Amino acid sequence: MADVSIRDVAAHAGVSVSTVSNALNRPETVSRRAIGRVLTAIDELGYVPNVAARQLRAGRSNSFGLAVINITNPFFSEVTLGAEEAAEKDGYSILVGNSYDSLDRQNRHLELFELQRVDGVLIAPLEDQPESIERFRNRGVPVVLVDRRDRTGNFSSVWLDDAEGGRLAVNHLVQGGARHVAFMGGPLTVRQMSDRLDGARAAAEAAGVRLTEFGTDTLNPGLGRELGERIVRMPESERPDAIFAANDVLALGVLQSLIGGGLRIPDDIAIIGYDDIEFAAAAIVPLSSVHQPAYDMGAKAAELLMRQLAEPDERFSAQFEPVLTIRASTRS
Amino acid sequence: MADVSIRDVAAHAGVSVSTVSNALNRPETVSRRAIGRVLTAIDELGYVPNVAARQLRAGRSNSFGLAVINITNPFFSEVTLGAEEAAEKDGYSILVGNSYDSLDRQNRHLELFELQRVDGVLIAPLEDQPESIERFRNRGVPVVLVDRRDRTGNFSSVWLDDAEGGRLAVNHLVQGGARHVAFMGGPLTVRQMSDRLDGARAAAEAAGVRLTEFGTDTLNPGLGRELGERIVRMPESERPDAIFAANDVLALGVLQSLIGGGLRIPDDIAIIGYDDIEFAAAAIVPLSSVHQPAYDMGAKAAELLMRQLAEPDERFSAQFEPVLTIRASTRS
DNA sequence: CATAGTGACTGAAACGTTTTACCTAAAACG
DNA sequence: CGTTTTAGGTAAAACGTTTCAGTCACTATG
Repeated sequence: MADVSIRDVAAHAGVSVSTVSNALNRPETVSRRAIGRVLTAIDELGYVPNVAARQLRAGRSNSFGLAVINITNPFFSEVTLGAEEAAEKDGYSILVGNSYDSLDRQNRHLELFELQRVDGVLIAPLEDQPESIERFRNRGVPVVLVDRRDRTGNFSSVWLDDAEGGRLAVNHLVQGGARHVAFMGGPLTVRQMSDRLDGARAAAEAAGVRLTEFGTDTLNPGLGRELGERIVRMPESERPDAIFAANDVLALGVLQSLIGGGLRIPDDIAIIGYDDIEFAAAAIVPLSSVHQPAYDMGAKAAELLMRQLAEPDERFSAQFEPVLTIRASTRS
Repeated sequence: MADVSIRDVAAHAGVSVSTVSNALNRPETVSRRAIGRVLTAIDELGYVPNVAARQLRAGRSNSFGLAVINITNPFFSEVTLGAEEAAEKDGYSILVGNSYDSLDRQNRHLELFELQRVDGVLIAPLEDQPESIERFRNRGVPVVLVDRRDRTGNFSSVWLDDAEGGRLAVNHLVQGGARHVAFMGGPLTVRQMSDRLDGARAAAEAAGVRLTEFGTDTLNPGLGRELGERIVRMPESERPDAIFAANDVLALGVLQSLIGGGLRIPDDIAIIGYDDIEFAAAAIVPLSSVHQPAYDMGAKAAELLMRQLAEPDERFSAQFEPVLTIRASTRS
């Protein structure tokens, strides 16, 4: 049951090695009869091509690397699914590297992609201009920024105007009567976060509304819960009457604390998240959120990568629109 | 900026190709001087070894495949992290295939692993005896079942007695005064689910307590929320006074509906989950749960795989203990 | 009937490593 | 001083593919 190679198949089918290869890769150049024999030989021997050899010869791996900030966040796992399915259509497979919010791990995954000679890289980067990305550019490996706008002209990108998203969120809160909005999220080294904050600031200023910032190092429900408790403990006079959480995972934690602390949503305090993950609609008080088309963004990113592969000198970008999704956690 | 090969490094360093290879892989056989020159050459040229070539020559890929049921579930993403870090210590990297609860996708990922010639497979299988696993066994590629006991003697495995976990959960509910327990979870084709149910049944029977089963096709918060609403709508006489949800992700959805429906936890109805994910402690009512040491299980699985690689004829198994973690959602 | 063209097939080179077997010079030994 | 050992280095084969440049037997063309 050792490895069976193309040579074994050739022998068993009574044809040459090249014919086996051709039967598999350019069947139009091979007679029906030969194809048939090759196919049954493959079947009988249980032949599986060796991608390492193919890749070595071809100089291409037919795979992409996707580095993702934190796949536990359903937003990113949707992005991943979209990218995988789009890539698969064109015969590419995707190596997923989950950074778990750690820059270190992100870099390690990028190194791995380099070793594997992936044909392209999709990355939702943890910091603004990781030099590790440059390495790919220098090697001529196309890179697509996912969920992040390229400002250098060096990369293709799939993005969504997060500042606009921040504005939408805060405007909506203001329309619902908010006078004092809390922004929660971070770290601000992640561009999405700072953009959402910028948008929130702009909207708050335009409306003449107070904005208090609660910076965080990362985004998870536990942290949200802590922040929520801080809000609950605040004297009523100081307490914001609305919260914009930079992501749903955080928002859900906050929401739980607020309710646990006896605050009524949205009457005492309104809350809106970002991403519109499935969990948001299912929350105790269904969570308003700024929707991002995660699956489509992932799929589009893979498509742009393949397009850039075809036209190496071009850069492509696709902008998606944030859409307000109003549920019970805010007044409309 | 085209690809630079070991040949270029050799020329640049003024040594032979073999010396470069030796400097990298068995430095003890090469003089310090030569090593130095090779290293600087590598640095100056930006050489990155080609794994495809290395793999082709070596016949091994130095990588494992890990097929996981649904990585959005923090339990599995912890398992993945554990496996990745354990494997990395020994120079292996891990290809992660997320099945998103789909058998089809799981099989596609397994095929990919086969093409890539992974040196071993870690799998949290979606069904009991996928024939796709057999293929690896036939090829002599070691397979470790993750979060699932092997009953055939063919595979190494890392597991936890889920029946015992189910018993623990229901016993705990009963001790808290429950007379009518609801079990929620599925599908029962996934062994973990049926084992948890079996344990629950046994405990309920032993205690003379009624057990109602709510079968599901999958486990997500939205589904939990639906089930919770069904509970809320039940006439009080029919309504269970305790719930055992087969996993925390489901439990959290259920919990939200219960609270939204005005039931008091745990007075009107107690609820316990399974996995003890981080989110559980942070829930609106902190969720009691059956703890599984996810990270350790992942790490152990990778270790067993490497051990089986060293001793191909042996099979190893590691059993972990489910531990009751009591929080506010149940009476103690 | 000679030539060109075509369809089906094949041998061999090449991809970038690692490793085996071999070589040489210097050191150690008696 | 002659022989053996050792340290350091190298050429070449091999891993399993794909593809280029032929080869060969027909068929179509004039």
